[in-house]
Amino acid sequence: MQQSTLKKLSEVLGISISTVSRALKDHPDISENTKTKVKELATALEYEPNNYAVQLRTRQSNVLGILVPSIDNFFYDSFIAAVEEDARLHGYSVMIMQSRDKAQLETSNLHLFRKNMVTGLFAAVSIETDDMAPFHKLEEFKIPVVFIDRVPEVEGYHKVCLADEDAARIAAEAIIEKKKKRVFALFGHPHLSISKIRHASLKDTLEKRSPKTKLDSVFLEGIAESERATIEALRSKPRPDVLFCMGDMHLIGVMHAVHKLKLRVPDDISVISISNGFIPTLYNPRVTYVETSGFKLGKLAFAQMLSCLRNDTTAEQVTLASMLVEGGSL
Amino acid sequence: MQQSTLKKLSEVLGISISTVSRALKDHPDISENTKTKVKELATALEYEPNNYAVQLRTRQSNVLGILVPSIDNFFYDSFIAAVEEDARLHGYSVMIMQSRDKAQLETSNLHLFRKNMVTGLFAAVSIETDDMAPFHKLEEFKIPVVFIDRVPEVEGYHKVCLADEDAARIAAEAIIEKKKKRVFALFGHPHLSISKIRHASLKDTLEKRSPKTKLDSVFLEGIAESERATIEALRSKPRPDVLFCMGDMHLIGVMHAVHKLKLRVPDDISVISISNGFIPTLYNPRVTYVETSGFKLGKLAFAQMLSCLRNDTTAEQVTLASMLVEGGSL
DNA sequence: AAATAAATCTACAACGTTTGCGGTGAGAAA
DNA sequence: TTTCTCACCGCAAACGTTGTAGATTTATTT
Repeated sequence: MQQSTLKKLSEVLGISISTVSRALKDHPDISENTKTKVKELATALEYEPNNYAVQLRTRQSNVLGILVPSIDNFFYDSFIAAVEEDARLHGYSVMIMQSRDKAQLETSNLHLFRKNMVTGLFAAVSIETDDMAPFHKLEEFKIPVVFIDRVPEVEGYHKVCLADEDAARIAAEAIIEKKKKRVFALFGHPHLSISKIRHASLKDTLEKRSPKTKLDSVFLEGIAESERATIEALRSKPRPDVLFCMGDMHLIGVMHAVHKLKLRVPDDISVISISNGFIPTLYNPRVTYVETSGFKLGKLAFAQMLSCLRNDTTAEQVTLASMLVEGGSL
Repeated sequence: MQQSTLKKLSEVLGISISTVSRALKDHPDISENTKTKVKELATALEYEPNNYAVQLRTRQSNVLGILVPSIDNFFYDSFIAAVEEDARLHGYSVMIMQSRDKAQLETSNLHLFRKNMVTGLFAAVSIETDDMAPFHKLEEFKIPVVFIDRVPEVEGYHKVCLADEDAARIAAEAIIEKKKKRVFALFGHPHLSISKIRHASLKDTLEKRSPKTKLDSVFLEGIAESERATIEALRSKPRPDVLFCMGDMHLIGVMHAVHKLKLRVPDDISVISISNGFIPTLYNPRVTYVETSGFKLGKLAFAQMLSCLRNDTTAEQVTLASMLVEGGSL
């Protein structure tokens, strides 16, 4: 089975290759008559432009890159799913890579993206990232980068992120509302701005609106670590009366700890989390959480990318509002 | 910023393009002397072969396609993560698409894969798929297809799947071991061979080894559906004494039902599931499950793909063994 | 009828690679 | 000297597409 090419079509119809090419693109130079003839034959022979030839010629790949720490993660998953959906609708394909939170892998992946001449890139920076040069290199090649979720702290980039400050503030308000006085809070890696922002916001809100509330924060990654830290915290006196989790992994660890110590939620201990929304519903009672939808973020990021690709909009930050979803854990 | 090209290198060194090309590939025709000179300049100028030109010329894309029902799914996630990892190690990139369990989307995605001339394709068929023609078309273009997890029932394809029969048998044996007598079992869409096989195996094993055990099976998809069906089953008399879940989504629904009816696991009711291993650990006690690792499946599938790409091995089926992981739910 | 304008179409050169084949020297064998 | 064998290298033709510039036909004007 052979691919149909412009050449083949042109030979069958006895016209030149360029005419065929233009006819398929509705170029005004071509008469309606030949246009229809060409198009008919094209569908009959299942002509498909050869992507690689097109890309070689036009230097336009129509592939969008996505770089996330890991694919097997609820949040990035739904983000990817959303982008993939919209991308296909707009005639783009998607190329996904994972940095596994290693700066070195991140760099080599960025390299691959460049090599494959992606049209644009969505990226969540890894934990280790502190040098933005590899990203900068992409921009030298006129490849727009839209940072998502974990965005660099410095100015001058397109950023689409969750309203991190809002989310933590909303959680803090819920905590205050329920008159909790001793908060044990788990945050992600201290290197990430997302951790810092959420921490600062939670702290500030509590301090301002409920100065008597005590806040005890830890910065760590992973389920096991969260469990360990929570158990320790829960054994201290006086025991915290509410556990705040910055992400799903923290929540899972926290819930393990709670179960291990045979505490009842919310009678013995309250729990609140920031989450995509899936994990909190697995527990009984469902965990109250501040929603941060990866799916919605994906939609938003794609829109931002489109405007980047069309006109060079100035670097700007877009944030996705979040809302409290009540479970029964607070 | 301009790309370095062979031409540029050749101009700097004053030698021909072909010599540069060959030197970079260690062609025996080229002297060691010029080879080193070329290579040095290449690294200095950060030469990177233009993928699209290479692909146009060689008709080899070095991109592997992955087609799964959905990306945001624990099992396929870890599968993808595994394949991506190995692929990168072998110089391949990965292109991921989701069928969303729609035959029509599946077909159009297959089309895209063909258009992008993927080197090979991993595919889990959608629920709706009954016509294998679109897949066949890929093979006409000499694109090997390795089916994974949800494989077609007919012969003549490369299949890498879980030991579905084994998994259900192991679960059945565990159930018998614990002397459970009334099994309520939830399976996926009846159209999928994976559901049929697991059901048949569970049924047969129970019938053969413990004829007195009663089995009540339902075939459905989704958390809410599972919950509804389970609640209904749990309200019937006599109540089942063990719940078998074919997948994570069933398990989640089942656990919702169990919580809603305020039943204690395993005292009031036992639970066993087939799973990737993540969800079962979220519950307390952890749910006993038969492990089916998407990650391992990915590794296995990639190996199979490699052998497909090298020598045309005959179409064969590879299965991944599974094992019981004890939680406290049985 | 000739000149001009408009409508269609074609030729050709890229894009960056790979590759078959032919060409150049230098030294060895005749 | 001539011929042959090498080791090394360059030419040029692809791959399938697009865009520029020019060629042809047809319609319109003078």
